[in-house]
Amino acid sequence: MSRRITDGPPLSRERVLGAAVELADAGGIASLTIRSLADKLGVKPMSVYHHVANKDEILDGIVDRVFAEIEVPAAGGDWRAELRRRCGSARLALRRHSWAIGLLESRTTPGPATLRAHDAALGCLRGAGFTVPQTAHALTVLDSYVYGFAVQEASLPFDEQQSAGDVAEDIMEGFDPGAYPHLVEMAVEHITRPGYSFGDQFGFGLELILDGLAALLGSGADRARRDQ
Amino acid sequence: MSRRITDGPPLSRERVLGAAVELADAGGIASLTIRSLADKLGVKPMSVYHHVANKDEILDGIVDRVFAEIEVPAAGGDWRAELRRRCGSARLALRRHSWAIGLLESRTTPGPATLRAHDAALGCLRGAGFTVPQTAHALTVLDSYVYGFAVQEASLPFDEQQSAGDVAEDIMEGFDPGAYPHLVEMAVEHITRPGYSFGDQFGFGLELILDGLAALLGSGADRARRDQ
DNA sequence: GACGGTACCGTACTAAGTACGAAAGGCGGA
DNA sequence: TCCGCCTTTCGTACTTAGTACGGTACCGTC
Repeated sequence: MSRRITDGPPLSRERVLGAAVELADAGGIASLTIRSLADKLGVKPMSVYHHVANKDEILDGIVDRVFAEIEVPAAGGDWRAELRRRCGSARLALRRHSWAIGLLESRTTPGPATLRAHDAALGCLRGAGFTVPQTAHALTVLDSYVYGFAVQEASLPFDEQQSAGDVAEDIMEGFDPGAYPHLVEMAVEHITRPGYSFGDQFGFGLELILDGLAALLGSGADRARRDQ
Repeated sequence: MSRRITDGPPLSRERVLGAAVELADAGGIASLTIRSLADKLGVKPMSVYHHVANKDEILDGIVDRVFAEIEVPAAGGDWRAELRRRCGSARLALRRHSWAIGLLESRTTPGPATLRAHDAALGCLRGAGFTVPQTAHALTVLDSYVYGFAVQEASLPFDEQQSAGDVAEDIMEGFDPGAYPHLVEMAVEHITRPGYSFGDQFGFGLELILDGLAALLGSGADRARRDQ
């Protein structure tokens, strides 16, 4: 069996993970199989296993790659601006790789990029004057919001601002008309109106949460400064 | 082939979905296979297919069952109390069935319980005086928070308040000590302290968001009343 | 009492993860 | 220079999973 008949650079863990991300992006996480991965790399299936232990390690690896795309906030700057940037880039990364949020649930061994992303966010909050418990609360709220928004964005039945009305009709058909009056109101008066985009809602919630955190900081500024 | 040799009631879509939920709860979504499901039901694999079209329909069905466990808020009561109850029960349902959040990403055809849960929440907000666009924003923030909190709770490396310290050491081993100073601080000074429980953080973020929404309602009460 | 519909099952095909061992080429030491 | 070893790649095959296809038993109806 000749070694490296194929073109391009030799196989490596990095090339394997890169191709895995591209496959998942293109066809969903279900389309990422060892065989499809090997095909994309111009290699036979079992060759992949010399660079990763098993498929779980590939899944851990591509999740960490998504976290590597999140912009790292700076400690010491304007904490609201820094966290806004971090959360915005996280949301975009999770939208680019919508399979990632589904993997988060099953992966429990964070990689270096994941740890770095969390460490930097903690540092930003601590640097802003939040106490350790406040920082824990703050990051939990922010990350919950970002992850949950990504979940909802990923489970939207339509791709982009494509006809939301058609989709609504598809869902409603077969159900008792009038059974969900408030959903109908929302669809008719808001979602199907031109210019509506689910993604536009992200900023609203983010600012609401940042406002709440800022209030926390103001009311406990003295104790926060001592803890810092 | 004799019909219904086995004990118990005959097979049905409801029995199939119920057994599927139990299997997923017990061993994770990966342990839910047609064969394991058939075993649990005391039946051969292909018999299941007389009650559901395919496995995807099973997955859609068990997600809807989880939504059916969410308490429905009443419109007209104290909206904060109603939504607190709804979000709390949603979080508990998602913790009981931690596989559900991973499925949300891939399921795009909501079932009746899902639609009912959303409709009731919308009705509660509209009844409280929020305008249609405000209601959309409010529910998006709340659901994002609940879903995202569930994601984080599901991806905790430890089961319950079991030794978080051991887990932290496992993760850190093999990494440059001092590479993640704020994570270490958080672990040492907060997470590994007795009495810490991630789940306790849920209330903090929920009240923060409800406060933000209440402020929204207060500042635009006149227009809200007109829209109602 | 034959007849068709419903519920269940046996068999088998396809796809995916991966264990096992073989082969091909490079490399260090004698 | 030669030789044996190490790394990388591959061929084969085993196991598990989803499910297509057709068969068979029980039930109610005419």
